[in-house]
Amino acid sequence: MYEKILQKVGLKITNPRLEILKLLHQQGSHHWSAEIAHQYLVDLGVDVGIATVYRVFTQFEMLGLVKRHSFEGDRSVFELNDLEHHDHLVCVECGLVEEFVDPLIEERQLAMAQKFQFAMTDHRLVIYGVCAPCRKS
Amino acid sequence: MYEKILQKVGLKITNPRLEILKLLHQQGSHHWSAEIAHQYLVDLGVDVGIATVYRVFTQFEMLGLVKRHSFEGDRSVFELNDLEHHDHLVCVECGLVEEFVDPLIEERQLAMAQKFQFAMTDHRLVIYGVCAPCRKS
DNA sequence: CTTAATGCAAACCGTTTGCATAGAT
DNA sequence: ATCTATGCAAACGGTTTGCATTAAG
Repeated sequence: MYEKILQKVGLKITNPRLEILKLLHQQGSHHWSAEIAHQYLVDLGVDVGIATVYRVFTQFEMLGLVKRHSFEGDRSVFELNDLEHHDHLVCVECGLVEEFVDPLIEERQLAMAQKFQFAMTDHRLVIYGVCAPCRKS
Repeated sequence: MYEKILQKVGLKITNPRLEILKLLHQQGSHHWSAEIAHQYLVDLGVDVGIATVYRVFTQFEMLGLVKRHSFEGDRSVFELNDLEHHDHLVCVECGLVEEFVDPLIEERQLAMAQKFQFAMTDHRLVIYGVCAPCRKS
């Protein structure tokens, strides 16, 4: 399955790339910094260097497999590019990331780009706040 | 005038702080990276180090005088915090930054935060694209 | 006179790169 | 057999910090 993905985009099938693909497809945490991903793999017993993690993420990004996000003041995080664009809610306390889509916002963004005569290539909306669990504690 | 601002927030009146306030209040370019701001001041003949530029921007940020933005893949930029929140259009070719506000987007963002039970503390919307002048050349 | 602010250079940290080796086709 | 991918360590670039000096109140 992951082999297919690599073949399709023309990358050689190597263990680091397979492991990173697997990690990205996990449910639960969809957003991985290079460091967290590296630690996760090392804990799994995968012999991989942080440099390779960066290289693979960067390749995947260039091939459109993942998206890179630089949330304010934080290291970069990578997530699977699911093609359907979505925006993010980030908890400033615990780092929890939620995703959402709002058609109205999407529409208005396009309108704004047109108003300023920008040919829109991408857009990023991040709402920062404190999630419910963090507010309770 | 700038002295007043510093006094009001409880900072000593020093030349670097005055010069940086002046620079931030200029019309035209509203978004300054530390490096650009430093170069600008040095060219003006102001004797200031890059470390001080960072320190002043950071202080101003903590006091609510400026906002820091980390546009994707770029160094941080600082702008006057005009209290009326606004969003950004960034040209991926030349770096031009335009500002806009869309009440509908603001409203929907609040709705999204509520939907996920986040106590919103901030939000950043950046539209990346190619500006009209860049498209022509 | 006292304490904060500054410039300089060194440290820092996330990320990238050079290079020799291991591995995929 | 060829050429790419990898691990390691060193380099990099933006940002921060330690420290001795200067300046504000």
